[in-house]
Amino acid sequence: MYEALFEKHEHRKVLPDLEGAKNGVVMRFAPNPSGPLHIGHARAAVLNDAYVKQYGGRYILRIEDTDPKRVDPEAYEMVKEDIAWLGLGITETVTQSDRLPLYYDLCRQLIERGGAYVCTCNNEHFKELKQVKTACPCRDQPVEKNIRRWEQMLDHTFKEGEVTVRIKTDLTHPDPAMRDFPAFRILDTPSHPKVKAHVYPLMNFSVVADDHLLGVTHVIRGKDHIANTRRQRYIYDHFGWKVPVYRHYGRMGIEGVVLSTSQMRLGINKGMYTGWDDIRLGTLRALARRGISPDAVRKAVLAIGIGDTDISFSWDNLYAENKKIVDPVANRYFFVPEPVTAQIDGAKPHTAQAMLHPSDASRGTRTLVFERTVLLPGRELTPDVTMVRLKDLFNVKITWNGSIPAFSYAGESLADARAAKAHIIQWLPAQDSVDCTLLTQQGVIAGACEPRVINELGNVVQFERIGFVKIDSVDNGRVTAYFTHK
RNA sequence: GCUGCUAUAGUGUAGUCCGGCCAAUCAUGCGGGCCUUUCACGCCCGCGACUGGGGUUCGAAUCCCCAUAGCAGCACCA
Repeated sequence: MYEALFEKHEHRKVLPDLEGAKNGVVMRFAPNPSGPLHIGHARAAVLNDAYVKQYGGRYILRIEDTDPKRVDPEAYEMVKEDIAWLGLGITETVTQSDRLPLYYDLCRQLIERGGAYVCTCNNEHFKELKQVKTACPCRDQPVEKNIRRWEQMLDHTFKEGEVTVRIKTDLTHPDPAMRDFPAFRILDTPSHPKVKAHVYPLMNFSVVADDHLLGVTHVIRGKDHIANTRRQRYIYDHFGWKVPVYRHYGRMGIEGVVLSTSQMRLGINKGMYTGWDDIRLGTLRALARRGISPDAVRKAVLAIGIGDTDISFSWDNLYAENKKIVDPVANRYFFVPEPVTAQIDGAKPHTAQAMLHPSDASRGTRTLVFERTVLLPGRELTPDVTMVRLKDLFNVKITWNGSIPAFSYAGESLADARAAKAHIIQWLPAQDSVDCTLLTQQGVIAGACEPRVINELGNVVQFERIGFVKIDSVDNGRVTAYFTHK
């Protein structure tokens, strides 16, 4: 009784149930190896992964490389790296270019069953016939002739563009997209980087063949595949195979970035981007480089779920997830952007102890030794600022002579600084700092940071009052960091 | 043009199947406050939505119809 009441208002954090999944599932992630994975891929990859983990079962990585025009040989490796980064529970991997004989065999079977025919009609002509729901002459030719033509495809008697295997569907189907769609083609060029072939299955055929052969029970993919799902049903029906359960989620746009692999590649080639991990791109490796945790990506994507509404992915939501992960672990350091040198009059040498993490004293402190001269953030020293507190050090009075500031010691009292509403700002000892370049999506910020940051190579840290950053590289004592988020 | 899918706050999401408990959930964002030697974290308060119009009904975010908008497909891509 009470449970029922609670249930009502307790919003569920889990994905909706999948039909027929009680006894486990077999699912797949099926990227095309044309480049590294991006956020869009992560949605499919993580959603399927989450269901496999929820119900138990197998999770197949299937590399769909049946179009040599869209294969980047380097992508095979990149995809695997990206999947490892995401932490998917892949249980087995298949590559479609290894499986061409399987598809050929099934195609022959389908022709024998009368479910497909080998069409030599001109493509434009076929299109016209399709629009007016009319069969082309090849459609009704005897099975023997189709088999002969199929063999001629395989032995390369036919050349590229001369012939195509079509699935018999329903020519009167109201949706022209359903009518006798193609299943195999010949491609003479380019050659496939992994296999010698000239007859290639089209996606709708190889997908059905593999989903069936691999025992896939549930498919979650974008709604751009809705039409394909319907087309694929014809193939299942011809073979008498059991159809998996499908879910199609809506289209996802991402503010501010291009997700098209071909466009990213173009930009890289033009020199607009530094590479696939350019921090302005939406690839997983770009996110990784910026200090986004795979778990944050996973949570953000799961929060979106499998709704079929078109959505726009917001960075804010991803950053919020990432911050929850990163804030408790990131050590704090001072980074002074666009530093100006300030000599503090009247101050004796001090040694500042700043906490590595404000809510975890056990991590200890960093030591910053003040002698006489410090580096301060230039942009914050405007003539209306007459007092600041150097964090963990002391107060500083600023006297302006026109636009020239003079700095003098103004006591240790934190209460004074509070009373004066002075900002508590980060600083660095002039004699003990390292150059640090901070790269943001908006541009480059030159500055300096604590020498100890060098030891954080590869980690996400927080530059106090700036935001979280990933320490990307250290070169000759110079630090390069990437801005993650506030 | 043809076919189909969708429509809840700035963003994401719950609720829609089985109409009343929804003057609509949660997160994020934004505004304000508290805490704090960071403009981080944490805590508190607030802002903000059922695309429009008809209909059915005692009662509609939920069912029906129309409109509008967005998206997808109609490839020898996936």
